Amino acid sequence: MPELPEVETIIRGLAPVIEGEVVSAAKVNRPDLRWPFPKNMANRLIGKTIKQLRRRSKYILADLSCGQTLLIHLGMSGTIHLIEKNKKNFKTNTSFYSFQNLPKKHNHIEIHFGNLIMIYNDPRRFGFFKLLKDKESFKLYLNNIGYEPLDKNFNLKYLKKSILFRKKCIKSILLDQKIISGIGNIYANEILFHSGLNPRKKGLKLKDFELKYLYKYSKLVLKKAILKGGSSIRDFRNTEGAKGSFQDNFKVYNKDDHNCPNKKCNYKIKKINISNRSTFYCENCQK
DNA sequence: CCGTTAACCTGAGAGC
DNA sequence: TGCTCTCAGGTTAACG
Repeated sequence: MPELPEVETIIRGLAPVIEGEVVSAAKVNRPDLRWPFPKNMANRLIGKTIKQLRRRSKYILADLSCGQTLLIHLGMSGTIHLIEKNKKNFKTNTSFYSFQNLPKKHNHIEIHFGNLIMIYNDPRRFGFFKLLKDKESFKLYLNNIGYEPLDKNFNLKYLKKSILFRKKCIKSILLDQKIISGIGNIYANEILFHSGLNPRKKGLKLKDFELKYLYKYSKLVLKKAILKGGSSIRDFRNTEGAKGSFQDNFKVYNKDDHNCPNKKCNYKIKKINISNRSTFYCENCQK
């Protein structure tokens, strides 16, 4: 589900609520998601304070008072919900499903902070939890992913260095977290439209000016999406229970057979398949 | 190291 | 209503 702007939205909502709180109880309802949970995870969390909530790429990082870091990836359908004990209503909600219809059978983890309960729900179970003990395990997950477009080290030089020798197409490059991180299928499509780049174009064929567009619009699109609270196509909600609105700014994603948003162009948006992901673009405006 | 493909899961929606 | 099929915001193991 979530790409960088959605994860950022979730963290901005969660941080003020759970930072500084102590885990009073924790419950794990199944042995695994994508991978087995860390051994004795629930017990290892109890008594620890959430010192800080951070984001790296699409990962949520919770720094604990014991020095360890809880790493959460939401996969395709992971959501985090906050409810108050003994109350039916959600205090806050980040939901893939609609507010009322959250299927409880996919509530895999509960972390209690006194009266507040944080629930992790994930129907497809592509998400995962890790407890990072030290710098070594930290590196394992976070050191071999590329810079994200909002990182200060993400610049034209970095783009040239990591794209200009690659034979694979630019859409696959944008989705490759080892090269550039944080971008998923929605934002890859949108960034390529704004940059005027054909998703099938090979990395090594990119001209200087095209890399400049890519640099500019990968930052711009993500920033604007964060500003709009992410994209809500199947009811993604922020922690206030409100939808994001960047879906209203989609130019091409899910717009096949629509007119190209460029008014001077009379082509229709095409849908093609690139490495098993739906890809939307205008063959006239994106060369 | 590079690039491609299949696989991991459940649920919604389309078409018959 | 119900069956089958396709698709979904992500990642990675395996292979050539």
